[in-house]
Amino acid sequence: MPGRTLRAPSPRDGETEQRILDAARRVFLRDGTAGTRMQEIAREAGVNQALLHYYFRSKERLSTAVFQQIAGRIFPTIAQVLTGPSSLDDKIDRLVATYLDTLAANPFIPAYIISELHHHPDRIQHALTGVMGSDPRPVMRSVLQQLGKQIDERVRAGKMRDITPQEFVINLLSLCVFPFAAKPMFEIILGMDDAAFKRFIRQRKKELPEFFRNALKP
Amino acid sequence: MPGRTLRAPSPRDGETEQRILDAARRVFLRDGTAGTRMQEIAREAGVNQALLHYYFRSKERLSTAVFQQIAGRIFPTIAQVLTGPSSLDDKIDRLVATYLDTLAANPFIPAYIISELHHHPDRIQHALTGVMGSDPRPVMRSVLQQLGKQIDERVRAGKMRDITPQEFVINLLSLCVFPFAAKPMFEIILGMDDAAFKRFIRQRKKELPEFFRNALKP
DNA sequence: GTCTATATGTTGATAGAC
DNA sequence: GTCTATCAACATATAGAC
Repeated sequence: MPGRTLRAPSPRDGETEQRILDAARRVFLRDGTAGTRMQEIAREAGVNQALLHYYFRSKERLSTAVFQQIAGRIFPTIAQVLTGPSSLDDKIDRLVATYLDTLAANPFIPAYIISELHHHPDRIQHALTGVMGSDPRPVMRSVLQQLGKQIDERVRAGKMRDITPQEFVINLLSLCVFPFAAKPMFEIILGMDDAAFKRFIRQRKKELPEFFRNALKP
Repeated sequence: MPGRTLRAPSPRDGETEQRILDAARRVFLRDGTAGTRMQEIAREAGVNQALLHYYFRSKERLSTAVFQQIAGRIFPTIAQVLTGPSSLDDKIDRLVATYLDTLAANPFIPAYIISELHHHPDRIQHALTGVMGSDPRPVMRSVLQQLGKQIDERVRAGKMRDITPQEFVINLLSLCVFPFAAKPMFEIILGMDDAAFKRFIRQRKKELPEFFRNALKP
């Protein structure tokens, strides 16, 4: 085991720290940053509350680490899919598939991130910088520029109506993410139960790309 | 002044209570339910903290009153617009116009409601019942049924592709509401500042109805 | 590294004077 | 109705034993 030094009572290296981080992610996602209690994370992790501070020093740092982890998994996906060499149609398909799958598996993420965004607007900046290793804004600018070029080609070929790359992204993300963010509302005003919502999402994976493409037809 | 009894030191009837409620709405919208401090509401209202309890008994009741007030202004709009006698096209226009105007004036509402929905899923039910005077679910069922009929007509006339009334509502609301919910994110990943976002919304009021209608063309 | 015990600061809520 | 003063409960964080 390279890089491993002899130490006393730990079962496996970094295991406890990871257990705490996992528990923290579950609790922060469920209860929100302000609503989360350190004691609840300790309980969920099966350890003592003092251990949380031993590893993460403060609630502030722990919640930052959790947000960084979650944002680091979600946001790069957008950039990766939109940057790749595939066709515009293919990018739509893949963005829809990826997002609906991810969010179906983690339905609390949208509400959590939206809430975080409003109360700690600076955290995205930090999180993205941490994930990408540098200022994310020029990267995103280049992503949008590439996307814009691809859109322009199709527009000039008469196959698509004109739309800014910004609107393209906003509309596509809105249609993917909002149903999860507003799930409890739709369950009431549209009379869906949990099973109906699952069916709705499964159906949506097939239909949404076509709906979106159709919206962009000339 | 009918119904008014003689009382001592109050400037005007209900004025203080209203001031507190207004302050509470601003603070709850800004800081979220869990993040709000009663002291902060008192400060914002220019009164003492004890007065909040005198009028509303507890933070729980005050936050419920605020949510009820906000939900009571937002949700009935959907039902009203979708139920009216106007054409489907007209309903799309009006829903987009109403929502974008309302949310542009109150950009914190989406994130607040989404957060509330997840941490107090029962409150919508209560709020809507309070607003409409009875169980909102049969009302919404009837709204959807009417909308479905209107959609069916256009589908049979070959002017529109088939879509369930539920998807119709979800897609339209997603495109209207999500940009506000995720505004801080878009400002970073799309390089928008506040002014650019305002322009984007003004533009969207013109373009979104057409985008949505186009998506539904056969 | 992990625990128990405790210090320190907030926060919602009440008592009681005016 | 409105205020000041204060309580009791809770939450974050630290000290120190093992």
